[in-house]
Amino acid sequence: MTAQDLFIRRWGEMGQTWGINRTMAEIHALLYITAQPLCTDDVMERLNISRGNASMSLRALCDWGIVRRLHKRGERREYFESLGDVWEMFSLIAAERKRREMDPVLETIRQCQQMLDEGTLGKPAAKREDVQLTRQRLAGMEEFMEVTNKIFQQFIGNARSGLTKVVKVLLKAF
Amino acid sequence: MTAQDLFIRRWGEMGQTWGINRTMAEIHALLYITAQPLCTDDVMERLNISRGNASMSLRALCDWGIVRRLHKRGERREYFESLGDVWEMFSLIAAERKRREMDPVLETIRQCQQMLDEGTLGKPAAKREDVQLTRQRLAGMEEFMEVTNKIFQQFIGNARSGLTKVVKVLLKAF
DNA sequence: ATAATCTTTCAGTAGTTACTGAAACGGGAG
DNA sequence: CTCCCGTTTCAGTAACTACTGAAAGATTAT
Repeated sequence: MTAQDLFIRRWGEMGQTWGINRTMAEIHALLYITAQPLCTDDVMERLNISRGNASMSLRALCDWGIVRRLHKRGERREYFESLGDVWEMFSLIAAERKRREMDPVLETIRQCQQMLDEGTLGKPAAKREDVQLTRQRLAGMEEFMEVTNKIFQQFIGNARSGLTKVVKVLLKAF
Repeated sequence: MTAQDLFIRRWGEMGQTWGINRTMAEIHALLYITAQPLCTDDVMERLNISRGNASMSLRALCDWGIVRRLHKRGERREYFESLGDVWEMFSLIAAERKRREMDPVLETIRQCQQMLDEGTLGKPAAKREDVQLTRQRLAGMEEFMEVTNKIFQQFIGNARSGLTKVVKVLLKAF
């Protein structure tokens, strides 16, 4: 079916620009759009990829939690299916990326602030001004990251109901 | 100064995982954290990169709108400075990524829906069920993207005041 | 006009990431 | 136990992306 192929291709392209490799995004798109459990061979055949690639990418998708393994009664091989709820998928991804990427940055910012504090105790006044500017910039970034973190937390905690509520609130407020 | 270096490194790492190349992210981090206009040679020297690389990356940052060119009176060479307002930077980036990545996906989804509509007019009932499932999945994704788009639009239009307002509203509402 | 100074471009290459295919692994059935 | 069927791992390689450095292009001064 061509509509599915089109969707899969686009999803793969988008994934790439967000730092997710194309094949992984495509596999996910395939599982999502067919809305049916597929086995490794189905995926290999449909997307023309090797067994190894399919295996590794499916595992990664399972690790993210947006694809689930599924044993069919009496069948030997494993099947995979995508979550059906986009909001839930988004929550899972947001949670993981926050943990992996935003939290470390926040920690680094605080570390930098501490380094500045320690390093400027007995410094000549000439250097002071630069340090002051840097300090301000760090503070600005810190504030931003904290707020963003809070928004993420809302999304993460509430999945669908949370997001739609968020949106309602937002759209009313402006 | 070591605090700056640490910040620059981390920012570069984060950029990478979000699909922005490391050097570009590092240059931006440098301009942001020093909070002072730097020229191409400053950047080259500080980050140990070639002239070509510096030139291209600086141009790209200017294209995104988060770095500005700056002519100093009586100086021949150009200087570059980062926007100081993180919220404004975020708005610019969000706007651009929405345009480049989300809008095309939404369009593709609609195209897929249309293809399904056209393709199923005289089809046997056996195929119907699959198509129905696919249609549902497309609809789910469409809804999600539309809502996300609206949220983005809020951020884009209002930058800092918008975002902080968003946060206040959110924190009160939950 | 020419020179001086800075910027941009781009072909070639280094470095990185993704993918394949074959071998090793695992576990249920006979 | 061994055989069979499916899964995972991983070394080697293909494909891609980022980077360099040198040459061409701008712009201002002389």
